[in-house]
Amino acid sequence: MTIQMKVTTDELSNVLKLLGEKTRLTIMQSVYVRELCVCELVELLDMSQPAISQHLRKLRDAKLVQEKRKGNWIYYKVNHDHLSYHVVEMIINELPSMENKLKELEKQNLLCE
Amino acid sequence: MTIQMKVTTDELSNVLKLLGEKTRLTIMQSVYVRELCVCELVELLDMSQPAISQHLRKLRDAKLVQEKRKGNWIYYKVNHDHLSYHVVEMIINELPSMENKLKELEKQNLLCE
DNA sequence: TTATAATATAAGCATTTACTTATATAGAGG
DNA sequence: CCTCTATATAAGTAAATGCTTATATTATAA
Repeated sequence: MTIQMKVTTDELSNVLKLLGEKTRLTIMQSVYVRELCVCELVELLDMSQPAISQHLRKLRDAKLVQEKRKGNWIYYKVNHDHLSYHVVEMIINELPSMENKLKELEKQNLLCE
Repeated sequence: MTIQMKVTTDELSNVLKLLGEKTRLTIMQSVYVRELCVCELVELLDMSQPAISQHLRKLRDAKLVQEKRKGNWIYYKVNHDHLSYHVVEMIINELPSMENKLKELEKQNLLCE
């Protein structure tokens, strides 16, 4: 049984503000399924690299995602240890899974490793 | 057993954007506990009447709240029939309940009926 | 060392946002 | 009808936001 921690309205509204933007919500959906590097997200979302990087910075600052460098690539994944992780997870599970789109990317050889 | 409807990323991010603002999230928390008129929300949140009305309009446009006129007063409550109601409910339940603050208002005779 | 590739950051800009103040609207009651 | 009260709306504004283009950083590889 997990402890039901109450969070402040400030903290939660900040998380929701980050998720309340279509691009960032899609990023979260994507890195929930598997870790992805920036250029993969650029392909997947069809947006410019700086735009993606700037969204990732906000998500990283809020500790909603974790980064890990592998050579030239920096991989991002959902941070399961976030205080509001189960809210985030619940929200992502409202949406259709990104798995199919990620398999598409793989088929087109657009994944980096 | 309720049917698990998937929602679009657009729809959900719009809902989260509305909840991702502290004042609006607090309004939702409040009208989740009991229906409240505008002037009660003005007291409770200690904000100007137009500011509250403008937030309510956004919540109403998104059908997150329902309004009901009673004489001069217009009461607002959470709309339980919203497509994403169970997400909204789950989010609100992350937060400490507003019941105590509402009882405070009552004690100070600041409720309208 | 130099060149290359992936990513981050900076600066600029158009749009959106959340408030303010002022005014309009709508119903209740004389 | 007129007045009062609650609420809504309009207009204006400062700050925040999400992009763009240009440049900096960091690691790999030659």
